[in-house]
Amino acid sequence: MTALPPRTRNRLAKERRILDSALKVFADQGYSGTSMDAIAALAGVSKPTLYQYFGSKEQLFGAIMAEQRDTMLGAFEEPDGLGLVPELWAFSWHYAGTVLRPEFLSLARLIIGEAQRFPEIGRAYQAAGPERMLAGMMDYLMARKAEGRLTFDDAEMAAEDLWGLVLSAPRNRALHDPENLPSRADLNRFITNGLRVFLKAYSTDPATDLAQLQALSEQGPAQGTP
Amino acid sequence: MTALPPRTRNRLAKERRILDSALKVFADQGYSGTSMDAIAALAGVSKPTLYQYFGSKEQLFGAIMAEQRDTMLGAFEEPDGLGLVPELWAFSWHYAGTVLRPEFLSLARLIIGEAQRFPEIGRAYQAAGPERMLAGMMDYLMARKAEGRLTFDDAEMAAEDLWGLVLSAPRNRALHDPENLPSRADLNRFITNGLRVFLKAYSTDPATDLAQLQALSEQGPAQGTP
Amino acid sequence: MTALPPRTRNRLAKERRILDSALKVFADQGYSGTSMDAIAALAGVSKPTLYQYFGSKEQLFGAIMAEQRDTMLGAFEEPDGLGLVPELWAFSWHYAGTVLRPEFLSLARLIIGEAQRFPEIGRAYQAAGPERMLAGMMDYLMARKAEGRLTFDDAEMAAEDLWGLVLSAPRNRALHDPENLPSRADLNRFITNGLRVFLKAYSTDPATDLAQLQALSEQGPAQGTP
Amino acid sequence: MTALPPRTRNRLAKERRILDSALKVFADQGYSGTSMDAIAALAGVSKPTLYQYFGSKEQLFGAIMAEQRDTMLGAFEEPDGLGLVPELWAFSWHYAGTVLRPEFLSLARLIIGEAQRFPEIGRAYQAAGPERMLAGMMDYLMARKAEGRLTFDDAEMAAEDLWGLVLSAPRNRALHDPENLPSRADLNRFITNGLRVFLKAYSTDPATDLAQLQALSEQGPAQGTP
DNA sequence: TATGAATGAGCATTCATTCAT
DNA sequence: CATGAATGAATGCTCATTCAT
Repeated sequence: MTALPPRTRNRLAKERRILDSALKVFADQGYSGTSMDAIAALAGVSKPTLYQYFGSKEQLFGAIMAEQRDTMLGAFEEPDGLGLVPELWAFSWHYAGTVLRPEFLSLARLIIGEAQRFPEIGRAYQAAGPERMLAGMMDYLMARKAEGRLTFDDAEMAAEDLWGLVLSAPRNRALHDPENLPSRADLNRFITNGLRVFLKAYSTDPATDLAQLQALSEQGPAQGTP
Repeated sequence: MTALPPRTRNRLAKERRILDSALKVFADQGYSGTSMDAIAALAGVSKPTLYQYFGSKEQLFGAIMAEQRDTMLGAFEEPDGLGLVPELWAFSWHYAGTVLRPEFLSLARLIIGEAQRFPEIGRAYQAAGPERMLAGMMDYLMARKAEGRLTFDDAEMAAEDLWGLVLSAPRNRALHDPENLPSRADLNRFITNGLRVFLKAYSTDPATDLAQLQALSEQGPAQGTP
Repeated sequence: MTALPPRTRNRLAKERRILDSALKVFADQGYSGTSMDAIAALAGVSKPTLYQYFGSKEQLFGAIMAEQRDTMLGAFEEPDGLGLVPELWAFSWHYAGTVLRPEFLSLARLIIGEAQRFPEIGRAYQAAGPERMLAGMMDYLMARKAEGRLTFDDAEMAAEDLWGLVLSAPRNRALHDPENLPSRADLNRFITNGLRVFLKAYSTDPATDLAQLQALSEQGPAQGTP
Repeated sequence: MTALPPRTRNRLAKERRILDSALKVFADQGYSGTSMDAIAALAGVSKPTLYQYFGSKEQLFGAIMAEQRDTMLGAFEEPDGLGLVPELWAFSWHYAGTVLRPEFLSLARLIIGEAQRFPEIGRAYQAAGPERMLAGMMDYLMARKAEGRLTFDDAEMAAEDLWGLVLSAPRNRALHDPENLPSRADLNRFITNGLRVFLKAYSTDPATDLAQLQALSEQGPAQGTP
């Protein structure tokens, strides 16, 4: 990583300020509700600068979406060898901490709200976020199946089940009601219950696993999660 | 219900045309993207009439949302005594047929997209739709528990699980990608799998229930569902 | 011609004010140099009203040009039986009084200046103005030929010659130099000279005709011409 | 003319590129329709360079016009001793080939279109082009008069007549309708006819001259004319 | 000297809203 | 009661011009 010429550094900094401001305003007001003036004001640049950097409102919107999509890549990380139940537990909390963050929810609302006008963006986001996550989860679950810890026929469905059991309910609520994010206790309830059902359906040793889950649930969230 | 004077009938008809047109345009273009001109044109009335009937764009939006919320009430119907598994099966297909209808999805996208600007609306919709449905489902599940057909501790969680297992995945995809609605075969896969997991976790007689589910799955969707 | 409803009368009056103002501003500033604000201000209406009446700048421009084109129709009038030379004399002065009027010149400059961007308009104006005039003149000249007063082979060329001899020089100067319109005396010189050459070339009795022309020239312009 | 230092050569080359590009764009889009960006892009220089070289849009426009005016000087060349009729014939074709060239017409449209906003330019162009040409022609005609080949009182009028008879019609058409330039055959008709009228009016030996003209007309355009 | 980057002011156009009829 | 007509205030975007480098 070599030093950039000052021009370039300045340009990049301004580009960053514009992108950040635009994301904020778009997420807040929607595409049509957002004015280029508002973005320029928040970024502290003039309107022509906006246009010099991004060409048009639609292109600026596209640039943000592309960036957010890229940012989302690699969200799934292989867990760290704690054993099945702690891994699922950690994963659930980690993912909840990502997916229920206010900015993440705002972005999701924006994308959903504009999906009719910008279908490619909704599709691209789907491919870069949820589908990637799903693929990672499938790999993980198949590895556990190979070890004899889980049993299922259709790995994709198993991965979907995990997500649907653990996070769909709080996320749906949060999407509709931005001001009432689930509390830590709420999440504990959703996650514990979701994993319980998952393990009942898929574990090769449900009794042990459920006991371990119960213990984790009583300790509270995994460390390092919001 | 007595006959209305013609003036009133006329007024009601016009009100209806306005509401229908407005819903269509709002769902299509979002709140900010919708112009009162577009609504007036589609409804075939003049703009001042719009304002006479509904006061302002925001109030018109509110009126539509209130109406849609009311329309949604009672979406849950007690099933008809076919027994647990066919009832869950029928319910899943019926609900999928509601929730994945394009107009319903458009409305949901609209509400989610505007949830930041109109938080009461998102909240109200949540209370009138999903929560009501959830309550109905809880009652149903508790009745089955009382009959000894199901076993669980937390009825709310069980109801959430059913929804999360059966419909959250296709609905989420459809929200992001309006042009790729799930096919009948896709739905069959999601519903069959979701109910299988649900029964594994909650049925008091899983072996019998899963066999019955398998039979239904091979027959295809319940009759009368889209 | 029946009385119009007041709405319509009002509308027509406003339309007229807009067209007049727009013609003035366009002729003054050219198409690109004209702002809708300037037109609206001069017409005393708001900008949206402009758009309600004429849709867009380009359409407003087109409307003006169409109207001016129609106005120009019938500019050629059969002279009134004074005999060949007085008729040509009267016609020349009448036509000079039309074609060298400042507004007419401004319009011509506008059309010529925008001919590259609006080729149909230049063409349409050509067809409605000069070509129509030419056709009228051809008819007139052919009638005089039939009477034995003139002699020529190509009536179109004869008509072009008349125009080219009498008015092309002052008009060309005026097009380039709006502030120096030819004086009455200048015109007298151009017209007298042009008709003299025309008669030398085409008259069957040049001696008599030239004498008559000389007399007219000494009396000054035909009555009723500017 | 000594070698210039490279800096200066570079500067001159750049100046030239700017002037050429600007002329093209101005002629195409008119003064108001032309953006400094467009000129800079076509010239391959940056906008500040434009301003450094020419100060402002208006000054750049003035510089182009001054240059074009100078370019036009000396357009009239003494003919080469072929005798009256061939000389007039050659002159007419040569002048038609200049005045009806597309770039020349574009420039004329530009000047006429902007004559109201830039009156000095129209006036200057008039003085440098047409009037100079006219003066040359007057000298030529007076020389022929001195030789007894022509007869007239007012040399200026005779010169105007020649122009008005031969070229005003095709030029006027071309000014209004840029896409329909007159064909070679059209020009032959205009020129032959115009010279015929001129000779009838001014020649001291019309019979001989008209016969010679007829022969030239049947041979077609003078050599070396477009 | 030449330029990438920046901007205040202006452009055509559209919006939610309100009179006058 | 309903509407044609009107408008102040934006909106997305572009322009001639000028810094900072």
